[in-house]
Parts: sequence; structure tokens; C-alpha cells
Amino acid sequence: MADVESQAESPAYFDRDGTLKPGRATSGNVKTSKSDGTSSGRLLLIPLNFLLLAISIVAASTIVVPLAAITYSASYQSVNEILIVLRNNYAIQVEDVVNKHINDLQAMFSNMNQNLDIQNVLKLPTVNNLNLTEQTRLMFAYSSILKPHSSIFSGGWLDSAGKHTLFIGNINRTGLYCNYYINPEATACEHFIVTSLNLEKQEGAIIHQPRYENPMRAPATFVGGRWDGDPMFLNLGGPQPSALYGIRWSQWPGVPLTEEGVGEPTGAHSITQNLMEFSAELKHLVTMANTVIAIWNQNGVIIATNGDHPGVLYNTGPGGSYTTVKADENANEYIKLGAQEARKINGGWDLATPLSLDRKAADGEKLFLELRSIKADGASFWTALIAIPERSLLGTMRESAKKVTIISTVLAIAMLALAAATSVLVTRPMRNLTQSMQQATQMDFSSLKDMKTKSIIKEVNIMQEVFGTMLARFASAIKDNRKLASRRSSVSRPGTTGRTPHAHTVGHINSIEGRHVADVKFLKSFLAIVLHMSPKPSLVGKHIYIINAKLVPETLKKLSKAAESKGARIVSRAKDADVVVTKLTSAARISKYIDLKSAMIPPVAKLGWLEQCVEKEECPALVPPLTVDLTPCIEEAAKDANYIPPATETGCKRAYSDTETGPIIISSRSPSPASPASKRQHISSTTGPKNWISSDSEVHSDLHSDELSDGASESSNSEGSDGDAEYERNIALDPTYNNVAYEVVRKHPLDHHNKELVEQLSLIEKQREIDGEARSALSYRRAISALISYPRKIRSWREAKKIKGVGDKIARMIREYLKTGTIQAAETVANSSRFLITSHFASIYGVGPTTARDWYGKGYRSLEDVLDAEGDTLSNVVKMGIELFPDFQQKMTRKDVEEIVEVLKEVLRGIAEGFVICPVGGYRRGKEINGDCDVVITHPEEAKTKNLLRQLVDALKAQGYVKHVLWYGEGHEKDQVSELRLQSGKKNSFDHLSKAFTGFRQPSTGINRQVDLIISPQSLYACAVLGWTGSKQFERGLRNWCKYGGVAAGHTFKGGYHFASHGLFDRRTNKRVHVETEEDIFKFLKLEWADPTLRNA
DNA sequence: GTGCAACGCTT
DNA sequence: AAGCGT
DNA sequence: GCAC
Ligand SMILES: Cc1cn([C@H]2C[C@H](O)[C@@H](COP(=O)(O)OP(=O)(O)OP(=O)(O)O)O2)c(=O)[nH]c1=O
Ligand SMILES: [Mg+2]
Repeated sequence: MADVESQAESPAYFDRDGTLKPGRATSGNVKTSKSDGTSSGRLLLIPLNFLLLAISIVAASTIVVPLAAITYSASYQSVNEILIVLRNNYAIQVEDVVNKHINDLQAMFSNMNQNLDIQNVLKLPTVNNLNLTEQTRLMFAYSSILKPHSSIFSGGWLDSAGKHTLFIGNINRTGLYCNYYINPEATACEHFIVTSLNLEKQEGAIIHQPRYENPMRAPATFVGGRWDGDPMFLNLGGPQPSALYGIRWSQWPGVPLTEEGVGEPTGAHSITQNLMEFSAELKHLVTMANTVIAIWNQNGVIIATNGDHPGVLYNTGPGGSYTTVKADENANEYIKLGAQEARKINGGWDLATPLSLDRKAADGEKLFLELRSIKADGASFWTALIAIPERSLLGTMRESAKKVTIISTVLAIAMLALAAATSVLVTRPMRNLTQSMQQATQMDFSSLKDMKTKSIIKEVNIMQEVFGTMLARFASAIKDNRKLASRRSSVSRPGTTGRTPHAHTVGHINSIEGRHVADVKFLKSFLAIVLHMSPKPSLVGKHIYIINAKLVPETLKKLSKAAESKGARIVSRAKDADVVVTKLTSAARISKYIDLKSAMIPPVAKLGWLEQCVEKEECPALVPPLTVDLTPCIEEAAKDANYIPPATETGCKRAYSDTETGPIIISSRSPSPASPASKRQHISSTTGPKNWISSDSEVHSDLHSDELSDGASESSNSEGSDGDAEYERNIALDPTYNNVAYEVVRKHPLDHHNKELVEQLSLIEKQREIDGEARSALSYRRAISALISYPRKIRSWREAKKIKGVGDKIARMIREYLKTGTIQAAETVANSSRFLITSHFASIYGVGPTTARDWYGKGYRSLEDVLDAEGDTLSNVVKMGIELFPDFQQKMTRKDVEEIVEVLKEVLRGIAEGFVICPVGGYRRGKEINGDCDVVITHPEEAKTKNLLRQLVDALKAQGYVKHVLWYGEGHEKDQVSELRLQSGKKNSFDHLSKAFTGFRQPSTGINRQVDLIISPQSLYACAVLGWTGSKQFERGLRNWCKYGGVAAGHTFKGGYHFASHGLFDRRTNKRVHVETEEDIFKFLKLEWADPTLRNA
């Protein structure tokens, strides 16, 4: 047999065309198999199938059945002992938990129970549109009832469907609050601040808005509070559950000011919270399935349970009521049974001794009940019940016994089936074979054609094969040497066809509410492919250029050696390298070692990348955080090469052109004379980067070298003492610099004089942002913007400190930068893996600082980690963000943006004629490298823009450009109701812009680009364009200017206005200021025209 | 001591 | 209510 | 973190 088998493994007995190869099948083999088959069958008369059946039966009875029996009985033997231990163990666990909470909670209940008559509060009227006096009066009415109850923690006006409703419990951001700044000694509220739906303070209401994002700032007399939104609620007691900060005092007349810890919940809220914690702990005790745990007090009122059965429910929302559940009345059936039995035995709620009972519940289930009494400090006591259904305890054993029985039966049957199958598959073909042989001995070869059906049992198959061959050879020898046609042997199996690599792309998309969301499994394989396409995973053959800056020669040598030992080649010029490796973190500094204008810029990796390559013999993918992003500098290089002033090509000059040219038309005309400033900028911008500086750049460099030679030579004479160094000198601000805080009155070109410094400070800004330190980030951003607009390189920290926006801390950093070329804090950030990974996470659409930090905190270090662990919990937006991440990561050139704008124009033409499309965002500001494509679209006829967003997005989807819609909002229509709302001073909720953020497939590259579509009615167009041209910091500055005013070019603007992308409003009257062009807005705000290219604050 | 832009969608 | 994105 |  063994011989036959090995022979069979060799390819085939037949040629490809099916002809028999004479002499390949050895006669010896044939003989062996033949004699095996015949002789053994004769001597042993036991049929093979009987033998197999017998084996099966023996196996079943000796192994499977005893195994089942032993398991079954053993499990029952120890039940009693286990049960006793278990019941006690449960009781002890529960007692521990109860003991932990009982005293605190009991104290709270005692305070709470003092005659709170919440029903009276609820009987007070619900009111609409009260004026301030009426509101105040009503609040005082409330106060008289609520006065004694510090436990109710808030109230206010709730906006429900546009109506004002008075409520208790702060669930919305609308209401009243009290200002205690006027008289910190007051024990009653003397001054209310009313914040109603229009978010504005009203007549008589006042002065300060106590808003504390940071509780540490709250003074001892702090009253009122807010979420991180607008100050809109009235607090009476404790802070709100999830806020970081809250109210310390009641503001009701007569309620004494008491000092409470900020952030510590009090009153009803604290009880609710504690009860929830308590219940959660019970829930987390490890118990048998369906075990019910309940705790009730000396009155039989349930305090907590381990399930969803309600305990004492303190509702702090509108209504502020609370409900109780009696253990023996309206509780869960098992609890009720336990409580009733306990009462019966003890004649009351007081439990004399621990109880262990077995009872049958109403549902027929037998229960093991454990009852324990837990004493609180003082007179009160609680009872703990643990009810274990017999089913959960013994049921599992019965279940497994049943399973064992079923499995043994199945096994036995399977064995019988196997015997039967063997009979069919082995014995029958063998019998047939024998028959054929017998025929053959009679020179009857007719059975040859019946041998097409081959056995699937290998050995049998081979026998058939060999026998067939033998018969065939005999037949052919006997007949006229004619070649026999035969089919290919089944020994050579058809090759398995490879799976289509992209098979998974079919059907991975689910459509959810019209959006497309990839499933997690798809995302994983997708990312594996897209993110790890590194062509050379090892160092072998890689050309590496190591920038020597910041590396001591030894380290440099060591690195080079290590890399070379792994097969890399160290090259001496960056342009010969596949990868550049550097310790530098600043793109500006790196760019001095690399020709950014060359067509192929090698990726720049950090040392960590090389170290990993060497260590693991395998290089990690060249993606952040292991790489340095050079885009800012590439942008600059591209700009130097062929700078075209953007405004002449954007086709949206109307937004700032003169007013007398009538309706908006897409046009390629140059800007009208009414905006001379912009024209001047365009011209000068072609002459060089310093275009907007009134005193020419050469003057600066003269100044610069003058002071350098003075200061520097002096300092070097005195052996370079810090005191004489230039960076210590008290240098006056550049006289042409407009040293103001408002970005809107300064000029912020893309090309400026402090790029290296700005780059480093930007790192810190970003780090602050990711760490959730928004205000700190803002300060860095303001300093950065000021430095961008500063008309020459900063030379000393004292000079820098004079700039508004640069304070002590940043000045110190600038000093360090001037002295050493780097800022340690920035270096640390740039090399911190926490920062690199969290910012990597946060670069995904839908993932912000909180989520990024959260993921990092959970130990995830890569997107793969996240998908593995959080795949199922990711929101649809984040899933889309991850799917689009490889595309969105890639920046766009101006050409890319223009290509998309052309497509949009074409699609718009398909909807109607006359649409105006203005590319805004960074593109309009002249950026060479853009993260996305922002466009504002309008039409001279307002009606045409009404349903445009729907039409446009549908058209883009239909034409295959858009698959993912990340954000969709139609805003509101400009209708009568809205006009009324405006008049009545309510929040003006009409004529917002409608917008959609989409993933847009760029035809030429196939890359999905983020395209933000903003649809604006013609009347809002100027504001929309101004609001969407940015930069972000410019927009914030603009809004501040509108709000607070300032002085620009000798003109004073008083402020009191409100700017948003849908309009400019008078803060006092809420009336819209009608503007037709961007220039109108600047003029109205008494600002000089700011060309878009100078808005890169 | 207090403000820091303002808005709206998704979860 | 919080998080996020513009 | 800075300015008013
Ligand atoms: C991010 C952001 C943008 N905007 C406005 C101004 C922005 O220029 C405009 C578009 O936003 P973005 O597209 O985020 O920014 P950008 O176009 O200036 O830069 P890039 O796309 O190259 O990264 O929206 C705000 O008003 N506030 C913001 O927080
Ligand atoms: Mg943009």
C-alpha cells in the first residue's frame, strides 16, 4: 500500500492530452495491490463494516458514556456544600458594599426628608413671555417654597418648542441667574441676570456674567454658573452633575450663603449620584445569573438593587420629584417575596438574625433567599436581600448534563454513520473492483467504462486507478495497439484559484440615513493595505541621508554604522536619498538641508524610525508620528517659484467689489476700482514676499546688519556674556508695526519673517489644544499671529515682549529660541510620543482632543489598536473619518482645488444657470497647500438657492463624485415666523446658511477630497464669504472687533455688533446690518480693507 | 477679576 | 450634554 | 496665557 501511495503522489500516469504513457505505471505496483486486495479478503471472513461498527460501539461505551455519567453525578454531589459556601459568600460581599455606603447615604436622606413639599412647587404656574419684572416676581414665589431646601439645585426657564417654561432642575441653558458681584454680602439676590432665548441680557438685568470654566477661579462669593456654553441657568443648590464647576450659594432671598465645595454635588443630586454608584457596585458583584440583590431601609423603602428594578428615584430634572419603591409592595417579584417572608418571620422590618430561606416564587421558580441586617450609625438599619433562583445555580449543571448527554448521543450516532459511510465508500468500491477483476479474468473488459466513478477514499481511488490502468493496458494490448483516450487523473487536483484581493470591497458599505459607512472589518483590511504600502520594509538597499545637525559626531557615526550593517547605504546628499533621517524637528530648519523645489522630495524621518529599522530589522511605515511634515516649507518654496495672486483667479471678487455693479455674476474681470487696496496688494505681491511692508525690506536688512555689527561685535569682545547679546537688548518695535491686539487691523501674509519661531510656537499651541487647554492654546495663537504680522525678524526678547499677545512666558521662549535656535518646550512636544500619537488620532475627521486623549489613555498607539479594541463602539462619523483618512491626509495644491471648483461649476450648470461659486478658505487666502476645498455658492435669485444644497448633493452623488456626506445641514428658511422672532428680540434663527461637508472624488487623481459646500442666499453672500475665508484666528479677531470695538487707522469703532457667517447684527436691537459686499462690512466696521491674502492670522 | 467667536450637526 | 467641525 |  505504501508503495502505491507514493507512486500516486507523483503527478500522473497520463500525459496532458490524456494519452497513456507506456511504462510509467510499474507492473510491480499493480501486482502488489492486486494480491493485497484478493488474498486478505478470503482468509478473514469478518466483513469490514462489521469491524468498524464494533470499534465505534466500543469507543462510545468506554469513553463517551462514562465521561458523561461521571460529569453528571459529580456535579450533583458537591452541590450542597457549594451552595452553603456560595450563599454566605454572597451575603458577605453585599454586606461589605452596604457598609461602605450606609452612613453617608443615611445622612443625606435625613437632610432630605425635612418636609420637602415638591408638589407645591410643581403647582406654580407655567408661564410664557413674562417680562423681567414678572419673571423676577415668579422666581421669588418659587423661592419662598424652596427656601428651606438646599437640596433642590436649580431652576430656570426652559425653552421647549420655542416657549418659555419655568422649571426646577437645570437641564437647559436658559434661565435666570443672580449676580452677587454688586453686593457680595447680600444674602438674597438683588440683581438678576436674565438670559432668555436670544442669549442677550435684558433691561434691568445686569452686570457680570459669572462664568467659570475653571472652578479654581471661582471666588468665595460665586453665584451662578454655566456649562462651557452660555450662562443660562439659575442655581439654587449644588452644581450640576457633569459640570466641572457649579454654584455654591442659593441666590434666593433669605437663603444664607453657605460654603460648599465646588464640584462636589449636594442635595438631591448628590443622593441620586450616590445611589447610582451604590447600585452600580451591587451590579458589579459577581453572582449567578438572575440573582437579585436588594437593599431596603427600616421603612422597607428600597435604597438600591443590582438590577434595573427602581430604587429610590431622585429625579433632578424638570419637575424635581422623587419616587420611592416599597420592598414588599411594588418591587420586583423576588424582592417582594423576600421582604414579605422576612416581615412575617420578624414581625416587622427589623431583622433579628440573618435568614437563610428556600421559597417558591410566584413564577414557580425555587429561590434561595439570604437576608442580612446592616446597622447604620444611629438608629437606622437596612436590610440586604440576595435571591438566587435555583435555576441559575443547579440549572447550569442540569444544562451541562443535558449537553453531555446530547453530545454523547450525537457522537455515537456519528460513529455509526461513519461505519455506514465506510461501508459505502470503501467496501462497495472494493467489491466492485473484485467483480471487475473476476470479469477481466474472463477476458471481459466491459467494466472499463463503468470505472468512471472514482472513490474519494485515497487508497481505494488509487487501487481503482491502478486497476483501471492495468485493464486498459491489457485491453489495448489485446486489441490493436490503439491509444486509449482517458481523462486526467484526479490525483492532480485543479489549482485553487487565488482570492480576488478586492473581493471585500463589494458589499462593505452600509447606507445609513443616506450616508455611507464602512464596517469595521472592512476598515481594518483597508487600512492594512493603504497604510502599509511601504515598498521596502527593511533597510536593505535604502539610501539614507542623515542630517548632521544636532547630532554629536559619535552618535552620527554609530547611526550610520548601524544602518549600514543592516544593508542601508549612507549618502552624502539629500537628493540621493530614499529617506532623510534627522534629529531636527523644525521643518524650517530641515528645509535648509533639502532642496524643496526638486520634484522628488524624500520623506523625512525622525531618529526613532531609523532606530526601529535597525532594532527590528524591519522598518515601520513612513507615516506620522515617525516623520516630519514639511508641507509648510514646501508651500513656501512653491510660492516663490510661481506665485499668482489668488484673487484674480477666484471669480468671487464681487464679495468685496463696489456696490453699484448690480447683480452678482461670475466674472473674470479684475477687481473694480472701488477696492484699490486689493489691487495694490496684488501688484506688490508679485514683487516679493514683503509686499505689504511700507518701509522696504532692504531698509530692514540694513538696520539688521547695523545692529548686528554693533551689538554682536561688542558682545563677542566681552566674551559673549548674555547681558550684551543681541537677544537681551531692549530693541524698539519696528515703527511700521501696528501693535494692537486685534488681528483684523493687522496684516498677516503667508510669507513672513519669523517662520522658524512660529513653527515652534505652533507645536505648543497644538499640544495645548489637544490637551484641552483651549485658553492657553488661544494665547499661543494670538502671539503667533502677531509674530506673523511683525514686519521683520524678531531680534530680542525685550522687543518681542512689547508685542501685544506676547507676555512673560512666550517672551522667555523667544529668548531661548534666539539664544539656542530651539525652544526646549517645543522640542519636548515634538518628540513626545503622547503628543505625536494623540495628534495623529485627532487628525481623523470626527476625532477631537477628548477622544484622542481617551484612546491614548486606554493604551492604543495606532489606528489598528483602535479598530481592534473600539471597532464596535465607533460612531458612524468616525468610521467615515477612518475610511477617508488616507485620502484626507493628503493635502491639495491650488490646481487640485481649481479642478474641483470646475467640476462644481459644471454640475451647478446642470441644475440652473447663473450660480456663483467662490472658493474660500485657505485657497482664497493664497495658500499653496490646502487641507480641503471650501466653496460658497449663491445665485442672484434668492429662490434658486432655496433647495440647492439638496439638489447639489444629490447631483454630486448621482454623478459619482460624492459618496460620503460627513455633515449635512440645511439651516432655516427666511420666513414670516422668523421675521417675527427677530422683531420680538428672540434668537434670530432664520437665514442661516445651509452646508454640507463631503468626501469628493477628485477625477484626475481619484483621491477623495474634503469639499465643504456652503450655500448662501444672495443677501448673506458677503458675510458668508467673509466668514469662510478665514483664517480661523482672523475670524475670531473679527468677531471680537465687532463685539468690543477698537481703534483702527485713527477711526474708532464702538463695537456692540455681532458677526457670524450669516450676518452682521446690532447686539442691542438684534437688527441685521444689510451688507452687499465684503468691503461694505469692512467700511461699516471702520476697518481698512484686508486683502484675503493678508488674513492668514 | 474676567473674557477669550460663533454657529449647528451628531451622538 | 458633550464633542466636534467650520 | 495674555490683556484690559
Ligand atoms: C476651523 C475654522 C474655520 N473657520 C472658517 C475660516 C476658515 O478659513 C474656513 C475654512 O476652514 P478650514 O477649511 O478648516 O480652514 P482653511 O481653509 O483656512 O485651511 P485649510 O483648509 O487649508 O486647512 O472656515 C472658522 O470660522 N472657524 C474655525 O474654527
Ligand atoms: Mg479650507
